[in-house]
Amino acid sequence: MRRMDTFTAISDPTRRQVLDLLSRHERPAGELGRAFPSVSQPGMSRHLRVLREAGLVRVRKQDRRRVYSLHWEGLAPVEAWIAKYRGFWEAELDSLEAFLDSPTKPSERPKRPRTPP
Amino acid sequence: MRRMDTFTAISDPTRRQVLDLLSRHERPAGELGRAFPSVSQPGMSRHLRVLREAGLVRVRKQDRRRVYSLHWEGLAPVEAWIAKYRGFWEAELDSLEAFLDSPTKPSERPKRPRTPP
DNA sequence: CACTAATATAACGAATTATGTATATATTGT
DNA sequence: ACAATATATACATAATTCGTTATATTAGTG
Repeated sequence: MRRMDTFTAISDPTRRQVLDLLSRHERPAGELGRAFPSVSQPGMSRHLRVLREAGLVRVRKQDRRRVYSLHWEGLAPVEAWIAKYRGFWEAELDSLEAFLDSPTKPSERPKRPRTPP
Repeated sequence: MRRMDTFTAISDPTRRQVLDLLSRHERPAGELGRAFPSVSQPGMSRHLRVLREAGLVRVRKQDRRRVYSLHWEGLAPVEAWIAKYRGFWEAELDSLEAFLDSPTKPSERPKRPRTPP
């Protein structure tokens, strides 16, 4: 199988949930599998492989368990891409705040209500 | 074709680039198509449909053009999901700063170098 | 209305991805 | 060495996705 890029890796809801679980604390593969009863054991193993190859998780052997942990650095491409759009949110938040600040005409409302010096 | 969710919609590199183009300013479909010579006209039209159905772009008819514009609100699911991981970045930035602050062993360096009271 | 330009949809094949069953590998305990 | 547990891989197959060619739709223009 060809190596999957980060964006495709996180396009699957199960894999995103796995990452969410791992963001709390590391877990062995079996425990992750049990958290998704609708997914077979080999199915989960494959999801984990995808996440592994995309650099989103790390594995560590502990006796006969494979303990998976989040490797958040692997999300860097997504973070970098979406960061370009964060400005839109901020702009919108600003205008939302401005709106909430201005239930009336600007001339009718004090500059900073209930904020004593 | 089944309606594609946001994460799947942005899993395609061409579609991400289309969004990047639209983040600068709106453009008619044809112009977007010409920006990707490796994609046929119907191919681009389909990408645009996916983006449209995922709520990532909006269309407006202007004479015989279809002018596409970014609808950044459609990125909210991605933004919300990845926001949960932003803490990891911040934590790491903190430790990176701490590391850059500490070129020597902690015991060898003052608590707050060059910060007079 | 015929003609053209711009874009969308249909139909289809190739490539990729998803998922289950069966099997293999590895590690630990007896 | 053998059995048991935990996990991975192989293989087959179904479902999605992507891209192409051909065709339809929609809106202006003469």
